[in-house]
Amino acid sequence: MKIVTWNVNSVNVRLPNILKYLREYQPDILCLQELKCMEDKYPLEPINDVGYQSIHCCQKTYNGVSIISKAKATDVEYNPVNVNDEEKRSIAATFNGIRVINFYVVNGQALNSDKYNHKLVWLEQAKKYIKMQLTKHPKLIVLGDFNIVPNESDAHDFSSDDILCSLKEREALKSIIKLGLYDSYIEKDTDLPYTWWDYRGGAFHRDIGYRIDLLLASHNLHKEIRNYEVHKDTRHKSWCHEQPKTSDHAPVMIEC
DNA sequence: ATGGCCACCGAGGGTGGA
Repeated sequence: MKIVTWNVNSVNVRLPNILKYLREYQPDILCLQELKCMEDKYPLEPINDVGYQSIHCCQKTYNGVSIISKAKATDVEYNPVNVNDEEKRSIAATFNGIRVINFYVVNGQALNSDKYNHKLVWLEQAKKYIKMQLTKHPKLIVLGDFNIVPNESDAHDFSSDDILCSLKEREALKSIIKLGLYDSYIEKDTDLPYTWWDYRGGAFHRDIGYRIDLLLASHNLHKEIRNYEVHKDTRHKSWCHEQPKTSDHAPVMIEC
Protein backbone atom coordinates (compact mmCIF):
# COMPACT_ATOMS: atom_id res chain seq x y z
CA MET A 1 0.00 0.00 0.00
CA LYS A 2 1.50 3.33 -1.11
CA ILE A 3 0.44 6.43 0.86
CA VAL A 4 1.64 9.88 -0.28
CA THR A 5 1.45 13.48 0.95
CA TRP A 6 2.04 16.35 -1.48
CA ASN A 7 1.55 20.11 -1.16
CA VAL A 8 0.85 20.95 -4.81
CA ASN A 9 0.50 24.77 -4.58
CA SER A 10 -2.68 25.01 -6.73
CA VAL A 11 -4.43 21.81 -7.84
CA ASN A 12 -5.40 23.31 -11.20
CA VAL A 13 -2.00 24.72 -12.17
CA ARG A 14 -0.42 21.42 -11.09
CA LEU A 15 -3.02 19.12 -12.67
CA PRO A 16 -0.72 17.74 -15.43
CA ASN A 17 1.92 16.98 -12.76
CA ILE A 18 -0.66 15.27 -10.53
CA LEU A 19 -2.02 13.10 -13.37
CA LYS A 20 1.50 12.12 -14.43
CA TYR A 21 2.30 11.26 -10.81
CA LEU A 22 -0.81 9.06 -10.48
CA ARG A 23 0.01 7.22 -13.72
CA GLU A 24 3.71 6.71 -12.95
CA TYR A 25 3.77 6.05 -9.20
CA GLN A 26 0.33 4.43 -8.81
CA PRO A 27 -0.20 5.50 -5.17
CA ASP A 28 -3.14 3.91 -3.35
CA ILE A 29 -3.73 7.15 -1.43
CA LEU A 30 -2.53 10.62 -2.48
CA CYS A 31 -3.20 13.43 0.02
CA LEU A 32 -2.98 16.96 -1.42
CA GLN A 33 -2.65 20.33 0.28
CA GLU A 34 -3.02 23.91 -0.97
CA LEU A 35 -5.68 23.23 -3.60
CA LYS A 36 -6.41 26.99 -3.86
CA CYS A 37 -9.83 26.54 -5.50
CA MET A 38 -13.53 26.24 -4.79
CA GLU A 39 -15.26 22.87 -5.13
CA ASP A 40 -16.77 23.73 -8.55
CA LYS A 41 -13.25 24.24 -9.94
CA TYR A 42 -11.81 21.03 -8.45
CA PRO A 43 -10.60 18.81 -11.38
CA LEU A 44 -12.58 15.70 -10.41
CA GLU A 45 -13.21 14.38 -13.93
CA PRO A 46 -9.57 14.15 -15.06
CA ILE A 47 -8.74 12.41 -11.76
CA ASN A 48 -11.61 9.94 -12.28
CA ASP A 49 -10.42 9.36 -15.86
CA VAL A 50 -7.06 7.98 -14.66
CA GLY A 51 -8.84 5.56 -12.32
CA TYR A 52 -9.02 7.46 -9.05
CA GLN A 53 -11.69 8.74 -6.68
CA SER A 54 -11.43 11.95 -4.65
CA ILE A 55 -12.84 13.60 -1.56
CA HIS A 56 -12.04 17.29 -1.14
CA CYS A 57 -12.54 20.17 1.23
CA CYS A 58 -12.21 23.48 -0.62
CA GLN A 59 -12.15 27.26 -0.14
CA LYS A 60 -11.49 30.19 -2.46
CA THR A 61 -7.88 31.29 -3.10
CA TYR A 62 -6.20 29.69 -0.08
CA ASN A 63 -5.72 26.34 1.65
CA GLY A 64 -7.89 23.36 0.64
CA VAL A 65 -7.12 19.64 1.11
CA SER A 66 -8.12 16.46 -0.70
CA ILE A 67 -7.60 12.70 -0.64
CA ILE A 68 -7.30 10.94 -4.00
CA SER A 69 -7.58 7.14 -3.77
CA LYS A 70 -8.10 3.88 -5.63
CA ALA A 71 -10.44 2.55 -2.91
CA LYS A 72 -13.64 4.17 -1.73
CA ALA A 73 -13.45 6.50 1.27
CA THR A 74 -15.69 5.74 4.23
CA ASP A 75 -16.46 7.64 7.44
CA VAL A 76 -15.42 10.94 5.81
CA GLU A 77 -14.99 14.06 7.97
CA TYR A 78 -14.68 17.44 6.25
CA ASN A 79 -12.53 19.98 8.09
CA PRO A 80 -12.67 18.20 11.48
CA VAL A 81 -9.87 20.44 12.81
CA ASN A 82 -10.71 24.12 12.57
CA VAL A 83 -10.37 27.28 14.62
CA ASN A 84 -12.56 29.30 12.26
CA ASP A 85 -14.78 27.59 9.72
CA GLU A 86 -13.41 29.68 6.83
CA GLU A 87 -10.07 27.90 6.69
CA LYS A 88 -10.21 24.44 5.13
CA ARG A 89 -7.10 22.70 6.39
CA SER A 90 -8.19 19.17 7.32
CA ILE A 91 -9.97 16.13 5.91
CA ALA A 92 -10.13 12.56 7.22
CA ALA A 93 -11.43 9.24 5.94
CA THR A 94 -10.98 5.48 6.28
CA PHE A 95 -9.64 3.31 3.44
CA ASN A 96 -9.66 -0.47 3.92
CA GLY A 97 -9.31 -0.15 7.70
CA ILE A 98 -6.67 2.61 7.68
CA ARG A 99 -7.69 6.00 9.09
CA VAL A 100 -6.06 8.78 7.05
CA ILE A 101 -5.98 12.34 8.46
CA ASN A 102 -4.70 14.95 6.01
CA PHE A 103 -3.55 18.33 7.40
CA TYR A 104 -2.38 21.62 5.98
CA VAL A 105 -1.05 23.18 9.18
CA VAL A 106 -1.06 26.99 9.53
CA ASN A 107 2.22 28.51 8.32
CA GLY A 108 2.43 31.21 11.01
CA GLN A 109 4.50 33.69 8.93
CA ALA A 110 6.68 35.04 11.79
CA LEU A 111 7.01 34.62 15.54
CA ASN A 112 5.72 38.14 16.27
CA SER A 113 2.69 37.67 14.00
CA ASP A 114 -0.91 37.01 15.05
CA LYS A 115 -0.73 34.13 12.62
CA TYR A 116 1.86 32.45 14.85
CA ASN A 117 -0.60 32.33 17.77
CA HIS A 118 -3.23 31.06 15.36
CA LYS A 119 -0.84 28.26 14.40
CA LEU A 120 -0.41 27.23 18.06
CA VAL A 121 -4.18 27.31 18.70
CA TRP A 122 -4.78 25.27 15.56
CA LEU A 123 -2.23 22.67 16.71
CA GLU A 124 -4.03 22.40 20.08
CA GLN A 125 -7.26 21.62 18.23
CA ALA A 126 -5.42 19.07 16.09
CA LYS A 127 -4.03 17.36 19.18
CA LYS A 128 -7.50 16.96 20.71
CA TYR A 129 -8.84 15.51 17.47
CA ILE A 130 -5.96 13.04 17.04
CA LYS A 131 -6.24 11.89 20.66
CA MET A 132 -9.90 11.07 20.09
CA GLN A 133 -9.24 9.40 16.72
CA LEU A 134 -6.52 7.15 18.20
CA THR A 135 -9.09 5.64 20.57
CA LYS A 136 -11.23 4.59 17.59
CA HIS A 137 -8.70 3.58 14.93
CA PRO A 138 -5.77 1.22 15.68
CA LYS A 139 -4.33 1.76 12.19
CA LEU A 140 -4.08 5.52 11.74
CA ILE A 141 -1.84 7.97 9.89
CA VAL A 142 -1.68 11.75 10.30
CA LEU A 143 0.08 13.28 7.35
CA GLY A 144 0.47 16.50 5.43
CA ASP A 145 2.30 19.80 5.31
CA PHE A 146 3.06 20.50 8.99
CA ASN A 147 5.09 23.67 8.44
CA ILE A 148 7.30 22.55 11.36
CA VAL A 149 10.67 20.78 11.35
CA PRO A 150 10.77 17.89 13.85
CA ASN A 151 14.55 18.07 14.49
CA GLU A 152 17.40 20.55 14.02
CA SER A 153 18.88 18.25 11.37
CA ASP A 154 15.68 18.64 9.30
CA ALA A 155 16.49 22.27 8.42
CA HIS A 156 19.36 23.46 6.25
CA ASP A 157 19.37 26.75 8.16
CA PHE A 158 18.07 25.96 11.61
CA SER A 159 17.33 28.96 13.80
CA SER A 160 15.01 28.84 16.81
CA ASP A 161 14.08 32.49 16.03
CA ASP A 162 12.58 31.48 12.69
CA ILE A 163 9.17 30.21 11.70
CA LEU A 164 9.14 26.41 11.05
CA CYS A 165 11.90 25.95 13.65
CA SER A 166 10.80 27.84 16.78
CA LEU A 167 10.50 26.19 20.19
CA LYS A 168 6.75 26.49 20.78
CA GLU A 169 5.67 25.04 17.45
CA ARG A 170 8.20 22.19 17.72
CA GLU A 171 6.97 21.45 21.26
CA ALA A 172 3.41 21.38 19.93
CA LEU A 173 4.45 18.85 17.28
CA LYS A 174 6.29 16.75 19.89
CA SER A 175 3.25 16.64 22.14
CA ILE A 176 1.13 15.42 19.20
CA ILE A 177 3.68 12.67 18.46
CA LYS A 178 3.69 11.72 22.16
CA LEU A 179 0.02 10.74 21.87
CA GLY A 180 1.31 7.54 20.26
CA LEU A 181 2.56 8.38 16.78
CA TYR A 182 5.80 7.53 14.98
CA ASP A 183 7.60 9.71 12.44
CA SER A 184 7.84 7.47 9.34
CA TYR A 185 10.97 9.18 8.03
CA ILE A 186 13.71 6.72 7.13
CA GLU A 187 17.17 8.24 6.72
CA LYS A 188 18.93 7.59 3.42
CA ASP A 189 22.71 7.92 3.27
CA THR A 190 22.49 9.33 -0.23
CA ASP A 191 20.03 12.14 0.49
CA LEU A 192 19.43 15.03 2.84
CA PRO A 193 16.00 14.69 4.48
CA TYR A 194 14.28 17.70 2.90
CA THR A 195 10.79 17.81 1.38
CA TRP A 196 10.44 21.57 0.71
CA TRP A 197 12.79 24.05 -1.00
CA ASP A 198 12.09 27.76 -1.46
CA TYR A 199 11.39 28.79 -5.05
CA ARG A 200 13.84 31.67 -4.59
CA GLY A 201 17.59 31.74 -4.89
CA GLY A 202 17.98 28.36 -6.59
CA ALA A 203 17.33 26.68 -3.23
CA PHE A 204 16.41 23.31 -4.77
CA HIS A 205 19.48 23.27 -6.99
CA ARG A 206 21.65 24.02 -3.93
CA ASP A 207 19.64 21.58 -1.73
CA ILE A 208 18.77 24.29 0.78
CA GLY A 209 15.61 22.74 2.15
CA TYR A 210 13.50 21.72 5.12
CA ARG A 211 11.68 18.53 6.13
CA ILE A 212 8.19 19.80 6.92
CA ASP A 213 5.99 17.27 5.08
CA LEU A 214 5.46 14.44 7.53
CA LEU A 215 3.71 11.08 7.85
CA LEU A 216 3.00 10.16 11.48
CA ALA A 217 1.70 6.60 11.94
CA SER A 218 0.16 4.80 14.89
CA HIS A 219 2.19 1.86 16.23
CA ASN A 220 0.05 -0.77 14.48
CA LEU A 221 0.64 0.88 11.11
CA HIS A 222 4.21 2.04 11.73
CA LYS A 223 5.47 -1.51 12.33
CA GLU A 224 4.32 -2.44 8.81
CA ILE A 225 6.16 0.39 7.01
CA ARG A 226 8.91 -1.02 4.81
CA ASN A 227 9.84 1.91 2.58
CA TYR A 228 10.03 5.73 2.57
CA GLU A 229 10.75 7.91 -0.46
CA VAL A 230 10.85 11.62 -1.33
CA HIS A 231 10.07 11.97 -5.03
CA LYS A 232 12.40 14.81 -5.88
CA ASP A 233 12.17 14.06 -9.60
CA THR A 234 8.88 15.98 -9.62
CA ARG A 235 10.82 19.16 -8.71
CA HIS A 236 12.72 19.12 -12.01
CA LYS A 237 11.30 21.37 -14.70
CA SER A 238 11.91 18.63 -17.28
CA TRP A 239 9.83 16.05 -15.38
CA CYS A 240 6.48 17.27 -16.70
CA HIS A 241 6.65 18.97 -20.10
CA GLU A 242 2.98 19.99 -19.99
CA GLN A 243 3.60 22.00 -16.80
CA PRO A 244 7.30 22.73 -16.28
CA LYS A 245 6.59 24.92 -13.25
CA THR A 246 6.73 22.66 -10.22
CA SER A 247 5.40 22.74 -6.69
CA ASP A 248 7.92 23.91 -4.11
CA HIS A 249 7.22 20.67 -2.19
CA ALA A 250 8.08 17.12 -3.26
CA PRO A 251 5.68 14.20 -2.74
CA VAL A 252 6.61 12.01 0.23
CA MET A 253 5.60 8.32 0.09
CA ILE A 254 5.52 5.42 2.52
CA GLU A 255 4.82 1.78 1.65
CA CYS A 256 3.21 -0.59 4.11
C1' DA B 1 22.87 21.96 -16.53
C1' DT B 2 18.24 18.80 -12.48
C1' DG B 3 18.80 27.09 -12.84
C1' DG B 4 17.77 31.82 -10.89
C1' DC B 5 9.83 32.76 -7.09
C1' DC B 6 5.02 31.40 -7.67
C1' DA B 7 -0.10 31.68 -7.42
C1' DC B 8 -3.99 34.21 -6.15
C1' DC B 9 -7.30 38.10 -7.56
C1' DG B 10 -8.33 41.14 -10.99
C1' DA B 11 -6.64 44.41 -14.26
C1' DG B 12 -1.87 46.25 -11.33
C1' DG B 13 0.21 45.58 -7.63
C1' DG B 14 -0.78 43.72 -3.03
C1' DT B 15 -0.82 39.47 -0.30
C1' DG B 16 0.54 34.98 1.35
C1' DG B 17 3.44 31.21 1.13
C1' DA B 18 7.66 28.84 4.09
